[in-house]
Amino acid sequence: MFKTPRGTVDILPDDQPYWRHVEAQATELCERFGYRRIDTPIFEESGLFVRSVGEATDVVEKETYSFSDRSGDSMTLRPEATAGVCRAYLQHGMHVLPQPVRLYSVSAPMFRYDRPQAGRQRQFHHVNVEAIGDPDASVDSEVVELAWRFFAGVGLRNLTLVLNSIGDQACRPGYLEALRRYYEPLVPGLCADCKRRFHENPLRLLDCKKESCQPHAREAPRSLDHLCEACRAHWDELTASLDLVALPYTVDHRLVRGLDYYTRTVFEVLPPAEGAQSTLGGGGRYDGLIEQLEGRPTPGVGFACGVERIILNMKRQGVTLAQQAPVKAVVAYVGGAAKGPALKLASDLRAAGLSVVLAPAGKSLKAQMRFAGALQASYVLIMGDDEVRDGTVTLKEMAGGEQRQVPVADAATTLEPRWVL
RNA sequence: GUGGGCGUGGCCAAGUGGUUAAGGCGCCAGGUUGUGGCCCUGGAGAUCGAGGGUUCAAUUCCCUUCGCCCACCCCA
Repeated sequence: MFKTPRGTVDILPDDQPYWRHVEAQATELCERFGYRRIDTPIFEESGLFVRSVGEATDVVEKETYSFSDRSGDSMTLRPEATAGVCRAYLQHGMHVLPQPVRLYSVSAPMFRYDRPQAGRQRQFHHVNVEAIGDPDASVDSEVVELAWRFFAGVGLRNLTLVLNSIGDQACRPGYLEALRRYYEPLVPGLCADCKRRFHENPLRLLDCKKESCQPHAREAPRSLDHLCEACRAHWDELTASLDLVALPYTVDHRLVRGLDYYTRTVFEVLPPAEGAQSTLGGGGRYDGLIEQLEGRPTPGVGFACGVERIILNMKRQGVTLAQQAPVKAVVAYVGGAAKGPALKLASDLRAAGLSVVLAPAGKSLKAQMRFAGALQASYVLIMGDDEVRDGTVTLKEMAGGEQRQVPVADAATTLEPRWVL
């Protein structure tokens, strides 16, 4: 039997209310903040991600779904949204629009070839926002605020917002150097992963979860202490702005992010239960990215969060949502002569705006009633020989049990004032 | 890629080295003529993940494999 591929899931009807809620919330909020919806392809030329996300990152190095298409071009299922949105910004000349260009996506499928576990799948979905074309810290502040409001809006509580600045091209090299100098003598005492990190990506030394490495990370040089003047000013304005709008952020000097393109601002939102896969969403500024993609130097800042993780946490926090409303009426019928009229009646009622289902064929009336009961239909309309002969239909209200005959032509209008209930 | 746990009908789930592998939910049908929800009765549905081995005999023991879950790595 065929099954969903590893790391993928079916989003079944019972779960759809969560998705709809998250999507509706995201859409409303983004548009309230002046963002406009964009959808980009779920696959792009492989080079786009190599150039943007970074060749040496895990995401690109070992997690991409890549394939050559029939013409031999290398394509990659997108592992994140920013690269594609920036590509679209360039491709469509959005630099002529008023800057920054604010764009959002909702439930955009992403793909990473990871080993699945709680809150981690190979196909997952992002809510994503990007504000491209404005270096000002007020835009960073806006994106952080939008992210924060979004989580509150979907019903999540007790979240943590962590914030940091990792500098830019001017000051990052100096910071990395300081970091290396600090860690060099410590390398022998580090865990195996950190030994590797020391060489591959020293920034990551900071967020090692190992007990033995924690003290080193805590005492490590802080990027905030190594910011150049411009980055410092940007950071100061950002924090001041967040204070103004009363966002309860926590500065975490060990916050770094996994994609190479971030500059200055980085932030994450974490759920209350610390542990694996705790990141609900994250983002930051990427002032060098567009240039990497062969555009004119253009600043940008964005945020992405995982819909699956949001829903996981909504469930953990007991957020409940109403299921899709059951069908209002079932049309049942007895005898072959009634089938046509029943089908016609169901059609007419639907045309009148009522949600209606025709009972399955070949069942006794009893079975059809059970069917209607199982669907939680409010009404059953029964069509039989008598009704066909008289041009009527028997209307039964399931809740109270009372029923009466009404002319078929009046069925819709008879129900209309009541189906609101 | 590394480590750990688990795999019994659609779902949940008991169970034993040996006749027809419990039960619950769900599904289907019936409980007299064209009527639901409760209740009652009956029914369908499992080669006990797969392959191999041990044994007179394995769902139950061993090996392998696949799958799922959890954790690491990394990230959403």
